[in-house]
Amino acid sequence: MSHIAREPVSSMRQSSILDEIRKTGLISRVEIAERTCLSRSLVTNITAELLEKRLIVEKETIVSKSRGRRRVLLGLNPGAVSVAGVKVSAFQVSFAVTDFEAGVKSSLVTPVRTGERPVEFLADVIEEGIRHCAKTAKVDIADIAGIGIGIPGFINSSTGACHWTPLYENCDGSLRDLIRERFQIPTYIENDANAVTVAEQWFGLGKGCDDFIVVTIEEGVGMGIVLGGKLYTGANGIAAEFGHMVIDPSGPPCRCGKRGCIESFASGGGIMRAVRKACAEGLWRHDDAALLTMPDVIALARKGDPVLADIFRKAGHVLGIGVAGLLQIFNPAKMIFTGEYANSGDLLFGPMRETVFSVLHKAYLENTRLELQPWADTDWARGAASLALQEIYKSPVETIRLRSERAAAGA
Amino acid sequence: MSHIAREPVSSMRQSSILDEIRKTGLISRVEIAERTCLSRSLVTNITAELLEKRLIVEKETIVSKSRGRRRVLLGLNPGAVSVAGVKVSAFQVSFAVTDFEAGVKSSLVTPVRTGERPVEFLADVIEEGIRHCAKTAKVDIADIAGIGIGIPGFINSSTGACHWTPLYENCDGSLRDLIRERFQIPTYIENDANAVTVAEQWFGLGKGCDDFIVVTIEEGVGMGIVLGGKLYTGANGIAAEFGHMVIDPSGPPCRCGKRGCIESFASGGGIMRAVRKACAEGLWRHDDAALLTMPDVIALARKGDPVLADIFRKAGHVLGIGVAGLLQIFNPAKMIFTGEYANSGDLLFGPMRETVFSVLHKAYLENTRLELQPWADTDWARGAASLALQEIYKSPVETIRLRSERAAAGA
DNA sequence: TTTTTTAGTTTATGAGAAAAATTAAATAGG
DNA sequence: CCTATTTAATTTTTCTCATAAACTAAAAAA
Repeated sequence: MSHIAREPVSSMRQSSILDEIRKTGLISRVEIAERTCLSRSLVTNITAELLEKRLIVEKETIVSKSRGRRRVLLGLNPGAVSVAGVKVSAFQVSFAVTDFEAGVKSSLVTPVRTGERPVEFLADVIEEGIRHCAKTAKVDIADIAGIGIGIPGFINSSTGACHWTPLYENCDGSLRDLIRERFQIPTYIENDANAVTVAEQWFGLGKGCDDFIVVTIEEGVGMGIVLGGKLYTGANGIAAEFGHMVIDPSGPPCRCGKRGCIESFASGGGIMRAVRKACAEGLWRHDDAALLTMPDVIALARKGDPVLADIFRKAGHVLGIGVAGLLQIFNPAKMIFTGEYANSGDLLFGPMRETVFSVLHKAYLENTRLELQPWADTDWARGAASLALQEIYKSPVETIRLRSERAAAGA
Repeated sequence: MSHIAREPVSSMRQSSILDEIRKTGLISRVEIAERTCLSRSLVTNITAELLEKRLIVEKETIVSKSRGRRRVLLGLNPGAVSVAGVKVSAFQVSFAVTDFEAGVKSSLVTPVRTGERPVEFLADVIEEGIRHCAKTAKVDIADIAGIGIGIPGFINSSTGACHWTPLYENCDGSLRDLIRERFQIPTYIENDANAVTVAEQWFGLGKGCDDFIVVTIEEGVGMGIVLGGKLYTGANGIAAEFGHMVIDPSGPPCRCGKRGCIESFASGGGIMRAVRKACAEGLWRHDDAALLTMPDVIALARKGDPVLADIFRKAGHVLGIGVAGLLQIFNPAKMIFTGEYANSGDLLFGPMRETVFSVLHKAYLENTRLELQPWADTDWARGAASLALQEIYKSPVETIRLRSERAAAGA
């Protein structure tokens, strides 16, 4: 509120115009001027700088309906920047190298039991993975403009500190700093769900929306919040835990120690637990019940298995109660559902929608859209990569400067 | 994000310096310059304008420990501005006229069954009340710089529209516009809990804190959210409903139609319902059980009645589960508890704290303070008044200009 | 006293954005 | 085909506004 940002104004202007181009895809100078309330002359100057730095390019002109000189459309130059993204999970580390528009140029999954080895070892794995991925994408390591890391747990992205993670007993060493030192490339770390949220904000369904919530359905249930165009992370940087909101104090025990958390019903873990329970109780049987995975269960339920459908219905209902709570608290413009098991689609989200609509006053849904974002395998790592992209969009000049300095030092 | 505010820069600077003075109470020019990162010369110029407009005054100088010219402390001039606040409830309308620091200069309560009469009648009551209150405070109506109205329900403060209120069946006419027309004075309307939140932000425990949550315990349970120094109201302006988050789907029915909402346990209404139930079941007896009010119950519980203490304990526990959910979602810097029945103090908040501490990971409480703000009778109306004050702080020049224009027109 | 230190003010300068003027590129119409 | 008109984009000029630097004011220390 009180403190006025003291970063150079020119950088801010570049960033806001670059933002406009990213959000719209293709846009003319005139329209940028209208949208940003800047003068046309200023837009000309700033776009000239961005063009000179090759961050944007002039594309075709608009075939106008009226007479007059045609508007020249400006678009991002995807090849201008490459970044790397790393997602750390319990049993694997996944990687992606993306372009300036978060397009995945190469990806990689390395199986590794992360928790059983020291952090240094994880750093080795990550270094190896990034180098390999960059090579596949035919990008020189020195041309990687930033590295983003997504990891479950309570992460303070500004300090890089990890307050807690399910992967390690204690997590004192800063993984971010380890990687930053190895590559001498700007490196960022965030909670994994927050990273996916940033990806949605910049390159997904949240594009152009300044207030929305992302709910991820995976092994657990995650959440990310964007308010006023910024990822909301709270006082300690650990905001937006949704999976462990208590919905039913007499519900099943959750891995967090409480009972009846949303996650204990509506996550991959919760659903698998319900399936195993149904097996144990003889309500449901399957030849390879012990080896069954969540995608299997989704496939079987889709084929019409009534017991499984019922499990999904119950899970969707609980999720709906939680989502209704969120909608009442935030009244967001948009709510995006995604995550590894978002592909269960209407099995889960149908009943969720029903519950939400039956429970809430209609005013809460009038300007709020619930949207489903299909999940791709590389989305975790892509989300992490978008952490780095975010920073580049915030100060494009700085990034270019840094890179050319590194190139000079290397030469 | 993209749009850059186009209001005059000078007004913005005045506002930010005025903010600094309000937040600190007394502050020297040097310190303002340091805090706002503005040059001393600019601070001199802007404070000169504010002094000329009599919005601030030079107070005593600091008795310094070192040598050199002493710093002159600047403070608000409380008498510079008067505003009126109106809180509309089901059975009464309360009023306050306050000074520039939200100090209550006069107050009034008018009993009236608001819901049984048309909105026009309510407007009559409000006009009468404001005129009376202004007279008591010895303030000329023409000197009232703004009017704020607080009312329960879903209110869109920018349009003035009321999407729903428990007071009226339908609520099409804009109460705000009615009052604005009668007085020709800038008038603002907000949800009542949000109004109290604004009062906390500007003149209460939220002063100087940009991210906090207010929870009000009254007949219901209300909430207000301040994020990034701004009241958060969501896409429809109806955000921050907390009382109707479901904690226990098998709990008691709530007036909203659902079961087991927080409000059905932890509000004045919920507690009184539990007391009556205890009476009916013969667990508790009292001579005038039928006439018992919430303050009576609080007094009896304080004296050590075990059954009542137990009811408060249960209510506090449910509140704690809800609060823990909020803390996980927002991880705010501060959480402020207030409202008519906040005076029940540790009866309710003791058990609440216990639950919160037992349920949450310690990281959530490290930088978060739970604070209790004692409640005064005039706080509803004062909260409403602060809606108007808020606008004045945002554009002080405009306000002064408007008022002198009105004075000129009247003369 | 005089010197030193810090607060606050005035003046001079410079950055940066917009307005105005100009150039570029298109269409419509004769 | 040429000219007028329209709209886009650019260049030049102007102006606003914040800062830096110089200066004045007021205090304590020497």
